[in-house]
Amino acid sequence: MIDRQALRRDYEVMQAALARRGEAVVAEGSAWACLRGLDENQRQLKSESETLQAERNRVSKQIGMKKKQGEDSSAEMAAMGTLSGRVKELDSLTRDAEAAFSEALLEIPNPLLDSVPDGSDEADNIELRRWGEPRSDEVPPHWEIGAALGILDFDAGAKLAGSRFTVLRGAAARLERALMQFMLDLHVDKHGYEEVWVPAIVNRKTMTGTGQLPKFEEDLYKLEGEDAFLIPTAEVPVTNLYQDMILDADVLPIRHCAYTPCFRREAGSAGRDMRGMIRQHQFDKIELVHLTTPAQARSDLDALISHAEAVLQILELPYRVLSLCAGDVGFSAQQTFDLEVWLPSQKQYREISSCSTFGQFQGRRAGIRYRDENGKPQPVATLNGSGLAIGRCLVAVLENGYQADGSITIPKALQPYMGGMTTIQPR
RNA sequence: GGAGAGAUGUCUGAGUGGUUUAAGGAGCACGCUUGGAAAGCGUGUGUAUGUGAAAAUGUACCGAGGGUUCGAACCCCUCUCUCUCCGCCA
Repeated sequence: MIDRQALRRDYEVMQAALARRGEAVVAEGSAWACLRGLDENQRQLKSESETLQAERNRVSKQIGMKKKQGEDSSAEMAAMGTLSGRVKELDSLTRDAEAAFSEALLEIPNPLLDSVPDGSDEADNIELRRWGEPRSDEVPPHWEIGAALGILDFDAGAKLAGSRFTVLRGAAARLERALMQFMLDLHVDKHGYEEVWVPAIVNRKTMTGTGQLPKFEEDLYKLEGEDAFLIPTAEVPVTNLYQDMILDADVLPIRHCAYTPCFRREAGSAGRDMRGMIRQHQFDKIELVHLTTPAQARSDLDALISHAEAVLQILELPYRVLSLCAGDVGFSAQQTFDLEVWLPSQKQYREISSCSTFGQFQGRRAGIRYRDENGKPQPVATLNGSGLAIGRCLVAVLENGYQADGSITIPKALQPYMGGMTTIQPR
């Protein structure tokens, strides 16, 4: 959520930053275009309404005092009857105006940082650096590797639940678990994160706090008969742990890592990545979440990215780092850097982590604040990133560890978590 | 799922229609006192938003949302959450 004061103070600057996401964001009829008028309207009504309320409060108090002393107050009460009617009328108008304003406000994406490169889609993303030597020999896609080894069962997933679900067997199931354990241990023991375990179902307010709602309800699984949703990422429950709280500055930065399953309807991506387990309705992910001060957000972002990169480096999986362009940065983020892992079967890099900084956008929205040097409450800055997506990481391990005989070499760091197993052999 | 009890400020806790501007206590901050400390005493201590250069000051907020009333923390309705007991259950 953007700052209401800033809306009045820096209107043009904000508009320019928003327009970089695409002209539609600021076009006529957009929430942004209506916002200033709604703000003006709301404040005017409120000011009027408050004047009347002050009058009502004053007279009511007088009536109370007269009654106590046994004096007659019927004249005041009669006059108050009409005043009170007007107060109610105006109050209801004010509430509607307030609702209209906040509704529009929640539709406005986060203005981008200047350092976000221009561009309209993923073709315009900027590659910053590469790590590792990508193998260039022919490797079959992971669904063929997994089927041959008898460890990935897409038919079973489809039978049980539908398309975009997979059943893992044997070594793959264990590999999924090993990756989760390995990543959590790394972030907790080496990177200093506090591990949390959180609900995978959250309510509407929580979904709104991080920005998934109200705009993207069609991407979420909603529970029937309840105003609750399956989380699309641990970012939602973990960030919202501090919803409506004022934190002491000395507890910042807060750094959490969490394992959760993630659920996405993939409504807008019909036909993309239909084979294999790159794009699933349910997948596991380790998420990293930072809450910090706006001043420290930049250095926190660098740390966050390095923590995600460490996972890939230790697993010896080649990757590259991208700076997402203006058109590709998500609704709530100010700036996003993607980590893409090398998939030899596709001979391309594919997203495995997305690290974003949100400024005070989520802090304001979710009511997460800290006390600054003057003791004034200020929205915290939030950041988060995958560290990493487990399913995609499993795919990367299968393909990058693939040997000509059909077996898989397990990265050294994972072997202890695999009960000492060094390779996955055909059954 | 059933029955009951609750939800008040940083905490505790009073308040069942009108000087409540939310008592009292604790905590915290500052000051006085002291050789220093404790105790004691005094003052202050929320959030949001509006007006204002500031000092100030208006309004809202007693779980949430409605309603009754000239006036609601208090009465009525709906909902949420917590606790206790019963039932069911990993």
